[in-house]
Amino acid sequence: MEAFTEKAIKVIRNIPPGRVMTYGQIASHAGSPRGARQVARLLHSMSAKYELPWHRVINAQGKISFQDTDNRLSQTKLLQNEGVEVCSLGKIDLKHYRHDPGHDAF
DNA sequence: TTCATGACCGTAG
DNA sequence: ACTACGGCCATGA
Repeated sequence: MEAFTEKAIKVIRNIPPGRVMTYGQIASHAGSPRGARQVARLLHSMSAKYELPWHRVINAQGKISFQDTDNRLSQTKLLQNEGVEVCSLGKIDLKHYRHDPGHDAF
């Protein structure tokens, strides 16, 4: 496993409830600004094995990346449960809910 | 090692 | 606003 992957996992686990991060953000903080896809990949792989807050990770457009209706609804539900306002289309206000590790929002 | 793939991102029409 | 294309890089066969 690459160091990048481990860092990405740490960053993801560091996301506080009620906040979200984009793949690109996580990748950037993990050391690879262009490694957004690897973040997605590790989430897909690790979420089932580790306890990662995968639902707090969304794409740069502030929307849920899932294509499967089931998982999409699950993520929406979880986020709403944490106090994040999610539109019917899976739209989220990044300006309001984006978590910045350096800013220490928690 | 090489090839193909992916819960992405940014730019262009 | 939405669709299409190319680039990115770790992972698995």
